[in-house]
Amino acid sequence: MSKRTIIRLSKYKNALYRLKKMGFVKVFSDNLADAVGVTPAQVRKDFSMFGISGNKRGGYTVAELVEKLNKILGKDKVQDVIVVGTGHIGTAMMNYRGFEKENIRIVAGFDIDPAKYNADEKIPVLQLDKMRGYVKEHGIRVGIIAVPDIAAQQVLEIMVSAGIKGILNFAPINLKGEEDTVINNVNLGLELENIIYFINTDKKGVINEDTDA
Amino acid sequence: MSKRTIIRLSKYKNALYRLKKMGFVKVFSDNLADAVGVTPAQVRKDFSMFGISGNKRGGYTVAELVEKLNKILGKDKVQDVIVVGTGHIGTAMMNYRGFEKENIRIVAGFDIDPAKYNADEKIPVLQLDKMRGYVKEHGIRVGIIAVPDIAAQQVLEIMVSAGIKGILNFAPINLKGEEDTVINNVNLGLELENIIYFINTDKKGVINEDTDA
DNA sequence: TAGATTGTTAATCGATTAACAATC
DNA sequence: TAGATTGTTAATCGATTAACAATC
Repeated sequence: MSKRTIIRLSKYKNALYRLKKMGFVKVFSDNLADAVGVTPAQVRKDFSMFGISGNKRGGYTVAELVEKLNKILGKDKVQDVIVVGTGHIGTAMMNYRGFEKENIRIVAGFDIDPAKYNADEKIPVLQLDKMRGYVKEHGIRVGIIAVPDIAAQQVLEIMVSAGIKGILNFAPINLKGEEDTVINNVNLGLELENIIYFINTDKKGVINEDTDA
Repeated sequence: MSKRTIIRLSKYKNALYRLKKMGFVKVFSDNLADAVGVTPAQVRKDFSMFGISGNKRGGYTVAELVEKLNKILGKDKVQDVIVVGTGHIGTAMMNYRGFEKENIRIVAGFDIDPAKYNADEKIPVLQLDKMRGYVKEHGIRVGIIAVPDIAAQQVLEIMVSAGIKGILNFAPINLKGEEDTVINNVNLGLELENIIYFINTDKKGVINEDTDA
């Protein structure tokens, strides 16, 4: 399954929350397509790939659809996540509102700088040395890397050796991992450079991923 | 030109900086392909689309190539950028190292919270009310939105009406703009959700954009 | 020259969209 | 029933890759 498909699934899910709040009980592929900015055919295709079916005449039931999407996206159980590097980006992730309602829980931060340590906060910041043990002990499977590029590959290796399977990397370097590790590199500098290219060129409009970014 | 192509161009440029530092004077499409993780054919195709040519037998001259890429990417002149919303993500962008050497300059932050104002810093944080005037006066063309989702569309409209052409949006909502506005939506929550899907599924490996988000 | 690499064309691959039979 | 919407197949579109003639 491609990343793009999964991103769309997440977007459908987010759109459905909004539609639900607006009182919708049923939706048609048209509604979702409008909300997310794709074609109705795309919506139906995406659903059919995951065996989600609606009613030939009555569309899809919002509540059912949300539940199915959440199941597929693994959002039916809480996912614990650690953050390594508690600079601005790391802290931003630790304080990100909205993770909670998505069943994502940031459980700890790690840093090499002793000045950052604070074991008493709701989300404790611990010594980097402790990361390995913490991950093993708590069975953490997802980590966020928000350290300088120079340290990123090394942090990755510690994470992976401790058992982490999925990594969101903000260090401006393309991390490479083993076959069974999922790495999602997000390079904020590139995203900005990209915009600069497009405003200096005739090509305009929304340049959303891909993003596959 | 697709976003993916431009992102690759930026990656070639970054790789070339590293290769230059390592003493390379010439590179072959093979070297760049390895560095960026694409095929050599992709590299040559990308270059040929922008009229960049090498030597049939001697590859490409690093210094020349860097210069040509920077020209295409609009990095030959300084680009001034403002940030709206000085929470964690906004602050992270204001403090992002490496923008300077990319000729990107964050010139001001804006916030609605008076507690954030600080006109004396190197990068001043000003009242949101002042944003419109500031953008017009300084001819700013690029802005970063790092406000809560509820405020994002409104901030976008002020930005656009003041003359901003390109926007990097971190608010978790798909912003829509006019034909001649470039909007790049980066949704950090979706990126993390994505990883969670893939670690709970057989599909593994690097799931770089698309980037796509 | 012989060998290696570019630049480009054609083939392939994958993702999106159009279209329409099935059916509620 | 008539009309509307799904689910899926086939067509299209775009991007990547293979292959190779040109040539340094």
